[in-house]
Amino acid sequence: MPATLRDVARLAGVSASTVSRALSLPEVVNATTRARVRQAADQLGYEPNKAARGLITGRTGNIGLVVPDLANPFFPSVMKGVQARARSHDVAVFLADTDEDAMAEAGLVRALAKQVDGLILCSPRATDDELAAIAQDTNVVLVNRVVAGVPAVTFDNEGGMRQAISHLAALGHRRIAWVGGPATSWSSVQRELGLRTAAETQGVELVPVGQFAPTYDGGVAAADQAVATGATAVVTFNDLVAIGLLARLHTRGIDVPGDLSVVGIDDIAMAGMSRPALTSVRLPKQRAGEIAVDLLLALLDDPDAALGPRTLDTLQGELMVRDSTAVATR
Amino acid sequence: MPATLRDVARLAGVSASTVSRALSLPEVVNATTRARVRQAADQLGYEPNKAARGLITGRTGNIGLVVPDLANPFFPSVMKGVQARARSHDVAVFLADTDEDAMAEAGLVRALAKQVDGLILCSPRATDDELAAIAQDTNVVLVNRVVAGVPAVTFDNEGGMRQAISHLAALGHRRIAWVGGPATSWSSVQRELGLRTAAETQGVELVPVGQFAPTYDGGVAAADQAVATGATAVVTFNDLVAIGLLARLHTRGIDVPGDLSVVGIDDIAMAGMSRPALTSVRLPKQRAGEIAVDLLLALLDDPDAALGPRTLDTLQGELMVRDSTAVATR
DNA sequence: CATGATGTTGCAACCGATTGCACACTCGGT
DNA sequence: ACCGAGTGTGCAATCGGTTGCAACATCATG
Repeated sequence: MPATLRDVARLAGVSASTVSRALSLPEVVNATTRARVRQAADQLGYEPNKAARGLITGRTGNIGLVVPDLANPFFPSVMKGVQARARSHDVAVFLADTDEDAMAEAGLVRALAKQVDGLILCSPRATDDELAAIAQDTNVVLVNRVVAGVPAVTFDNEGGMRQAISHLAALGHRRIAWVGGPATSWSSVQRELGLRTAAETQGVELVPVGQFAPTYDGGVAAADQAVATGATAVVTFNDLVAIGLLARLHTRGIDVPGDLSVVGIDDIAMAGMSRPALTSVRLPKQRAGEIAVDLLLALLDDPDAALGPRTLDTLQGELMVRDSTAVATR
Repeated sequence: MPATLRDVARLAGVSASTVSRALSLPEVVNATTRARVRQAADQLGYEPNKAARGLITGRTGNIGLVVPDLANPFFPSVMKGVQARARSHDVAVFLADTDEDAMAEAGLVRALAKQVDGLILCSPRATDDELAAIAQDTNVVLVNRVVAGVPAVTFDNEGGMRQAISHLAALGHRRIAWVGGPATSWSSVQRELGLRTAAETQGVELVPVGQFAPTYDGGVAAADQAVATGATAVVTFNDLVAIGLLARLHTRGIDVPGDLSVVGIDDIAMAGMSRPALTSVRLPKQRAGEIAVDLLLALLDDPDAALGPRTLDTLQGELMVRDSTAVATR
């Protein structure tokens, strides 16, 4: 039903090849024919068939985006950035949600890989080796994960954690609990590392209370253990966990920030809406999505660019102080 | 790099056509050759190129999903359903976020339409006429919107609103404010209609307080006007608005549910996490996504099915009573 | 006026699949 | 021994584009 290259050619009275060139390499065809072709093209509302073009050029004009869980607001934010940037480059986005399942992730990546020019893997659950293998024969950009040799955009976990610790230390907290994320989460490891060094230099004590699901329920589950540490402040793997923790503390009658200060990470929209409003490290999520697209597109244009220095972009976080942190009372 | 049909053919010592048939019409090729082909195929890890197949069959095996705003948790929920169902049918999903912009929506729909077998339009902002026009030459399934002649899955707004009103009426509320959504929102209109008739039959008064953005900020903006109506309860267009409203009420020192009861719609995850936890009408969002895919796939198999009776699926909502509603004190 | 450089266009092959049609072969019946 | 039906396979066209190469026209130059 939609107009094809040949339809345009017929209407313009030229050959298909001329139409193709008039549209993609304008300088090589005579000005008057070019005009005639252009006019015929938009008279017919012609738009090239991406699949057909992709068949011969090897470029589909599509990219894939893989996220672990759409229910975590962190990912929609990144997606929004990806969407926006992709659209402005006239690139379409395939989406896949792996449901936090490493197996499903592998399958989806394989399935998607053949249909796209490149993949953006957001907080992937796969191992470093698996990711390196994928990056071998597919163009890949990682978000929130670092694997040697693979371009990535990440957040400055160390800097963010330092801000959090400094803030708490300044409020007089000396013993701070850390509610970690899943063991397979790269960023959880990074954040704990960042906290450790920050705590050390600031002279405060860091008490890890284990690993929890990166969800509201994970936070609920972690609350009691966090309290039991005797710490006067808690830093959680992400905001969702912090909000779950807040809820459990509330039902237990523990006042935040009176009895306990809580700091989240991510600064999802919900952080500003919780009660008390959550102090959190804002991560430029949308920006990360945009940069990931830029990186990927650059990689496509020049496959060797993967080795360049600009292939690891680290975005700074910013502590948003709200109402869940206050001076230590103990 | 990946193996092609001809690679398999060469390895199996047959022609390309035989390979194609062996894989898609197994019964038509001799059992022994079929086995040989199969073995060659998975020795090479062969998987057909969807684009090439689509070129000739006219079916891409991809569907498109268009949503107004990824930042509203309602949509990721629907997407999750779409994802899951699409994956189980071996269909890939293109995603587009229109940013609540009707113009962008039109453009994205047009761009996507040519790359997919069909489109799922979630709470589209376009007019009925525009949607009907799109459905004319594209396979379309609507979610949360009804347009004559276009298959759709919707929520039973009337039933949901009746439950909300009954609940509030039973608590003694006689004057209930309604915070509407955007004027272009079909579901806002439906919900107001549902509230109207429910209010009438229950003998309570409904006071509309205007139209607001379907966001947290919209709720913040609506709060004061809602209070000014003198109503003892408020129903909002969706949960995000309700939560914004809750926040503003809190800063004004108005107690919920003591001074004012609040009911949201959607029952996003956040509803259970707010303080007070929000009474809300649960809509089976994920289920809606799944059904939309089923509807679309059925439509593809039989284009005439669009006219059948099973093309309008209405999902029931369920009132989740939490802590934001209580007996009227005035 | 022959020559070559330059600019513009068309032909035809190709990307990786699917499919209508024709051909080859087997086998049972006469 | 021959014919017809029935199976199984291959040839070649096709989908909608792109691109190397050749053909042609034009024009300035020697």
